[in-house]
Amino acid sequence: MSVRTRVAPSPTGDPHLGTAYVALFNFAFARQREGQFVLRIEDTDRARSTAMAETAILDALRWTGLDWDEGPDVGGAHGPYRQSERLDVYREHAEQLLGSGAAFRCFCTKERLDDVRRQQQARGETTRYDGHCLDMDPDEAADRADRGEAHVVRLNVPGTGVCRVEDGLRGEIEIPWAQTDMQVLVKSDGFPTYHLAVVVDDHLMGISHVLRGEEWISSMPKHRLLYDRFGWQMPVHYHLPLLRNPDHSKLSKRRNPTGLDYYRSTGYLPEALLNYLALMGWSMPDEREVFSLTEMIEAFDIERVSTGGPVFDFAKLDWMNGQHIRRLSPDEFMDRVGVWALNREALAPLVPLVQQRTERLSDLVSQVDYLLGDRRPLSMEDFNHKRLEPADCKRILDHAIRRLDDLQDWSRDTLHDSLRALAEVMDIGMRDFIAPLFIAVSGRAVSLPLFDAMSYLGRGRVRARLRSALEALGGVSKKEAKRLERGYRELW
RNA sequence: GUCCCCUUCGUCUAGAGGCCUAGGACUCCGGGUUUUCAUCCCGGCAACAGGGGUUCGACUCCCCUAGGGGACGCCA
Repeated sequence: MSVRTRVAPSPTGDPHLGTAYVALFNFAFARQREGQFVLRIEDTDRARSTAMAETAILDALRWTGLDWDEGPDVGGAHGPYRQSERLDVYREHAEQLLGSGAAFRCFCTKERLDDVRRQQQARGETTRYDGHCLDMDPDEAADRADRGEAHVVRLNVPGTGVCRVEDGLRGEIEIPWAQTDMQVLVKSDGFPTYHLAVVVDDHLMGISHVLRGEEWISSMPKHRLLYDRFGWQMPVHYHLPLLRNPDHSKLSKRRNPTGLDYYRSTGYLPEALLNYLALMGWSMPDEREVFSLTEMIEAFDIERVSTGGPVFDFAKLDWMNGQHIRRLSPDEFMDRVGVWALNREALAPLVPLVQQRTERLSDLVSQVDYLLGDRRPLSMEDFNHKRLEPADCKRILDHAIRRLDDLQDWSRDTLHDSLRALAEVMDIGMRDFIAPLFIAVSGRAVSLPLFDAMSYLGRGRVRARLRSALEALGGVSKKEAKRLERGYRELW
């Protein structure tokens, strides 16, 4: 049987480092075994999935140098590869589960569920559906559903005993069934949840090995049960360790740049990033550290993946990037600089900002240095302002970060409108409000228009600069962060 | 809180019972090459979480404790 792996990102936000990480291992595994690697879009969250995010993910993944044999953009024999286009498939399978009693319809209200959850929490139990609708007569339930009554379909999970599952890296894992929720499989909008869709699709798409993040281990019983109820063989599962922040918590954008766009625009070579990512939990048999994707494929062995959660270390990434840059020939180097930013397409958004302000072409470089390159390091003094105290600056920066994180669209006008609204609710004049942001983004008193600059820099770099500005202001303690968060929430 | 996973230098890791006086890489600190800087080269600091077993012998196997992480959504 041929090896088939997949990566299944959800188009709900910016392309994430973690996606590239998981994709890399799936890719290397499949290629090593001369199998196929599939890209599937898991857009079952109607509220949050966007076509824009999907495009961005495909684009970012292409940038890394990974490619896939089947996917929404390249097609394949097991399509469609977008879950929103497979609703009939899920409906059919849900019916099958309903028919065999493996699943049941649930009409409970959100209020009741919240209530049950609260009580369980108070008793110190794992929260779990209490089985309220489990004993309802299936015909009656079907009737009510036919009459259009809102409901979901839940998985019928046993209340006792233990579930044994196998992880390729960890061996056998036992999880009590009582810990496993009677998971919603079909939402009231008719869309499947991840759990139903992933099992159905992995099976139908012939996925032989699942390499995914460790956060899925606790969902294995649900998946195990679904495979059993369908009478399917479960693929071999390998749970990769989670990338960590320096404090060992799960890598998060609040603490570190996690967007692939950040690494791309900051000038990391994709092959260096992949090389570094490969070292997160995996090593070459000969302990070589600098290698190409091709070399990785040749040597890849899933058994050599370690289970401890690796801390993402920027210092080592930088070193790695330097290694790859120095190995380029002068010609390649010039080409790469061009591909990075010095090309017509990338420079175009800068033209309207810069041309009017230019007398000699050499003026250009100093005007855009902070856009193409890093912004200078900041200190407390940079935030001296006639009407704003450092504490005010902190509030502005913190709230701006929160506001910006909620933004769907990253155009200049949206940025402007959104931050103006924030200034208003904070009751700070726009002129003053802008000042600390100017410094944080550009590191200068005089610079190109703020919102254009932010739009050009992109989310990842802007967030990183605002965060670093916050650090320059003395940082934010845990306690302070809580207070700021509350303050922000109370504004709206 | 409940359940699950994890645990070798600050960080990434090698190590599949004797080869370990625990190796490599990043960072840091010294030194050398170099007009400066960087590169490059050489050297140094630095770890088997703790406690019990098993064994002639444990970093390696088992148990307990501690610590860290994850999951507990009509998100994935």
